[in-house]
Amino acid sequence: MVMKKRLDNGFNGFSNWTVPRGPRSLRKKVHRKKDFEDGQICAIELLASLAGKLLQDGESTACSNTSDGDHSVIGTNVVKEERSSEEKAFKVECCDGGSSQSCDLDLEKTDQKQNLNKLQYVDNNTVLDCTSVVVNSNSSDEACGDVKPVIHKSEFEDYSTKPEEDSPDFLETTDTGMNIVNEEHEAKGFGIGFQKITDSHNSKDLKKSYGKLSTMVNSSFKTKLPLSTDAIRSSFSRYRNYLKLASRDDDEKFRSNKSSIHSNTYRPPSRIAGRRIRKLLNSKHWKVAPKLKDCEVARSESIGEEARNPFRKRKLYFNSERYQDSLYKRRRFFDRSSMVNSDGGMSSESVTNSPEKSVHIDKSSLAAILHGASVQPSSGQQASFLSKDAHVKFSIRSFKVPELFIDVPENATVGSLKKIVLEAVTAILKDGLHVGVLVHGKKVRDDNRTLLQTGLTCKDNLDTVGFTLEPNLVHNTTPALCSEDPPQILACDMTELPPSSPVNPVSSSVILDVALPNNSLTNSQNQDENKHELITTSIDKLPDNSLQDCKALVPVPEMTMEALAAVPLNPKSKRSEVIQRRTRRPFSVSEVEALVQAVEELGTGRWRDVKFRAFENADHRTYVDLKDKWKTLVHTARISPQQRRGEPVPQELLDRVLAAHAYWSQHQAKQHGSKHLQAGVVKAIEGSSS
DNA sequence: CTTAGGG
DNA sequence: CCCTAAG
Repeated sequence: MVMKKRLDNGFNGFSNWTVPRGPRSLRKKVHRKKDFEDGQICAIELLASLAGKLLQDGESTACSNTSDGDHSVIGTNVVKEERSSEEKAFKVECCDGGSSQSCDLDLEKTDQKQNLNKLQYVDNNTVLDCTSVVVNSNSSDEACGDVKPVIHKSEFEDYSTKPEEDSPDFLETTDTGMNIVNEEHEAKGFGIGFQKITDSHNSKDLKKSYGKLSTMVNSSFKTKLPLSTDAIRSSFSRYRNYLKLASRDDDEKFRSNKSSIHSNTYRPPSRIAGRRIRKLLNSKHWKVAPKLKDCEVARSESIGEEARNPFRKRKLYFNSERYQDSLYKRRRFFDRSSMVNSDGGMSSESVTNSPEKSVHIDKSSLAAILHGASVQPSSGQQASFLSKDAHVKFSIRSFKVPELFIDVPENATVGSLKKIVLEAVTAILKDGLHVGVLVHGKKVRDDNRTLLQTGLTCKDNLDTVGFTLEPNLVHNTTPALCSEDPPQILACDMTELPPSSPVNPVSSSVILDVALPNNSLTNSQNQDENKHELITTSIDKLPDNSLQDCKALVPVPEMTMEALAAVPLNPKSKRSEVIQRRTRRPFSVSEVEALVQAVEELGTGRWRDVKFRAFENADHRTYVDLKDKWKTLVHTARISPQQRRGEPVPQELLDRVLAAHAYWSQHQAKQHGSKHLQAGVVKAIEGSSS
């Protein structure tokens, strides 16, 4: 219980401070005492012991500077309240946190080389995790310290340099309680540098006084936070190669892979240990990365449809899904973007799955015409802003390649298509790009306006700012331009374009003018007050580096903690690009058939069983999906055929649905599986349908 | 993790 | 489909 106490202390401190809280669903878990305690404690013990060993080993090496900062001291204090052997371990970690980066690296090396042997009871993964933990801790702590400005960058670099770090995904707790996620994996996967900083919950107070308190908080976290992410990272990196190879197929396939891989590769020596760690991971997330939702911490590409189950997600990543997922999400992102520009006929949903669709081949359009460029803050957080005093920093994560409308004959070769596309892209670049700035979806024209005047200060609408890349075909920057300019879509950072946005411009060029102002493509929600006072101007210069590649740029690595802190988080806005919902996959008649069949046999209260029975191999259908489908089926069956939409379901099936539904409603779906019951259902069904 | 429901 | 509350 000592541990518990300690935890409590830590948490209390935390809560007083910033109470990052995860989605309720997640939070809920945290409160499950049993799980919580067990997981935490066990994991902590494990960590503690590991940490202890690491300390011993590393003491002589890099970690000697255990207490160089306030934070470390504080951390120690916090720990002091406890009096168990674990205490030391914790201290260690805290101390580690205080150590310098170089320390991190050294430590890691050391660990891998030396400690590995000593910690035999843990498998390599675990060891790595620990190591990573240390590293992360450092980062976190540094954040606490005064090195902020550099920290982020440093981390970035560190990770990049690590040979194995392919897709580190780490969370950070900053002084202000912000969480940052860097998604290099994504970047690498695409060959694009990509850095993501997710939000921040900044609270001035905190900001000012992140000192001990924050430190303390961090300290308490240390043990938890890093592990999860690092664990992932390490394990992922380990199998990265393999994963990559195995992650090309479609969802189902790779899911399968992941499963198998997971079971084979990432498995701590002892199951129990694994479980503990897992639990730890989970709970950890709740606390450390609270606000996953809001902060989109791991969310970006990491948390997808399984966001609700962090661990699961992790698992996926361990097994390569991460990579895959990134691609997938990115694809979706693009698709959605293009949707906005498209002349219609494209719905995000329909496009979602095919990356190729990013390039529109519109037969009706003129050949290879570049309609416009659009920039989208990828993953919502594309533009991260930092405002420190008079400075506002914009971090443009990437620019979306302007949508291209290409007209090619059906018999054109892929090669020719590529060429055309290349030419189109090249043309854009060659002609020069013009950067547009949008605030609240409205183009800002007045170049002389200051950011302050424009409202682009930290607490103002940074999250409503968007940049667009416009082909400089039409040179100018005149006001009129707005309407003439090739379309620019901008995607304001945080929000995503409403899928079903009313905007339905025939030509993209019109989109902006018409659509944005009124129904924002992006931040409609935020438009509220400032709508009327939008200012326009254009900035001709953006971080060039970012513009160069149309593909996606990755500029501004310099996010600092402060930046984060400064970044106002608009609770309302959702950086959806990353959060995208799963692609819609209408049930086919055969699927419905299978579902009906299964429900007839199992009843309506055993979706998991139904899943296994009828959709065992359809990983994209979760039991929740099935349940939902059933729900809709019942509804569908009750409404008139005229009101039904989508692929028509045979009336026969609908009848069965109603019958089964009625039957199981009556029987409360109690003990089932018995044949007679099943027979009863069938019988009842038959009766009803005839 | 599953269920059950609301959105 | 998503999100949550509840087992």
